[in-house]
Amino acid sequence: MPTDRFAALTDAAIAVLAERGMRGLTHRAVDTRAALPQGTTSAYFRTRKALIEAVVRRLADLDRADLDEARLPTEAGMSVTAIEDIDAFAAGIAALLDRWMSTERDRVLARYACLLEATHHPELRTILRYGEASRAQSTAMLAAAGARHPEQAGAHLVACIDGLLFDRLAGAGSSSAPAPGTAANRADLTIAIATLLRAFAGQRPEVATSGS
Amino acid sequence: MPTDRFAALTDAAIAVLAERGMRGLTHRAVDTRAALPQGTTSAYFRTRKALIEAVVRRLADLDRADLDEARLPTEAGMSVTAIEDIDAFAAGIAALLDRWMSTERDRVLARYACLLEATHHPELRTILRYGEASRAQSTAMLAAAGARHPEQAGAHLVACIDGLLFDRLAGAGSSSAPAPGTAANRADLTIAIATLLRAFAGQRPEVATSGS
DNA sequence: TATGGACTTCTACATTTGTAGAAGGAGAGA
DNA sequence: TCTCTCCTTCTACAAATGTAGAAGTCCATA
Repeated sequence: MPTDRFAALTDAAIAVLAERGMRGLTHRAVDTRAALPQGTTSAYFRTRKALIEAVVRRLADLDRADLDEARLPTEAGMSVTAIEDIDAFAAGIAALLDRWMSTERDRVLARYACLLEATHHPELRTILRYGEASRAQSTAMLAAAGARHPEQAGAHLVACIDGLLFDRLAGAGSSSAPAPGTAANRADLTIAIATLLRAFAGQRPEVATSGS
Repeated sequence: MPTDRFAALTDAAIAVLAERGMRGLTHRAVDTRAALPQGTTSAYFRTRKALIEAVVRRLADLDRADLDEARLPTEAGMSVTAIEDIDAFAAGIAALLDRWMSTERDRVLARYACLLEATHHPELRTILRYGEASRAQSTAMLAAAGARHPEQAGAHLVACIDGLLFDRLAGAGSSSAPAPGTAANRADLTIAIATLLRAFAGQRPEVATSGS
């Protein structure tokens, strides 16, 4: 079974996506990147669409695996109501983010490229399952912490944490924040995330319930 | 002077970028989108690189104009230390974000596409000035509010707010959050942003309450 | 050993794309 | 009126790309 061939090509495609963007994702570029004979990618993924869909599926799987593995703090009887637990929890998320923006940089950049692509290609929306999974975790955690509107706060929290990731990978933070993969980065992220956790989990002061 | 022609082409390029992504950004696609004769874009921007650079410059200008105009709350003698001021301030930012994700959707999607592109094309990094400008504003505001580390908190705050924007435009929020352009969306954003402002200004609510 | 089938590699080819330059046109100044 | 110059439009063309199918290779089973 050529399942390893599929995996190699899909991983190469993710790398190409990160290095050259959607525009650089061609059958031949993937062949080259995978160090396989020209034509291989074209044989395994007859159309470019098929290739992209495989990438999206792979990314969703990898993300889900990471999230499943990372939810240990809540499982381990840790409660987000205690100060030290919040900090530990924040450090855990920070470590994951730091890994995503250093070791797994390609993967995350590829995911952003696919997210943007999904904007005008609805059939790729499966990639949004990542967002939904992390949101569910976040909501459950905030509910356990006694947040008043865990559903809403969970969504906000995930969006903000993702914002920290994007900022450091592609935004202004990429030139000003501590370098990914360093303890300084993890420390900085931990501070930000702890602040977020306390804010969204805590009994925040009264807040306007209507917009303009 | 064909300066209006340049503008029309650049705007068309932004629309193409939003609708078809970096991959769809070709000279001919811009011609079509601008309803101008084929070859026009190629005549005005001899290379594709020149076209993208024009887009990046335009985006940076538009963003800066928006930010300059939007900073009125701080200028108007508003202080972020008072509850009602925080809510008003949050509503102001929420209104801007809501406009960005509805009326100005194309622009923002194009910006994200360019940000991703800048990841592997350093000469496009000028687009990061947007991030720097908003961060400076944010830092100044938090400093005025008495935050302990306004520089750091300002960076975190901007990253989070941008995360809310990205989430609703391209992330999971695009299918679950209130629709852009509605009062419900502005209200939801206001709640999130007010929470963030309070948290990063150092007025994070104590989290002492335990259990339910 | 021969054969069938799957996997792999190579080649072909119509389109699309980037880029350059030629052709066309309109207005200012001699 | 002629001409020069600038802007506009059209055309050409090499390179890259998506996609299909042919040719080649390997291995298990009859």
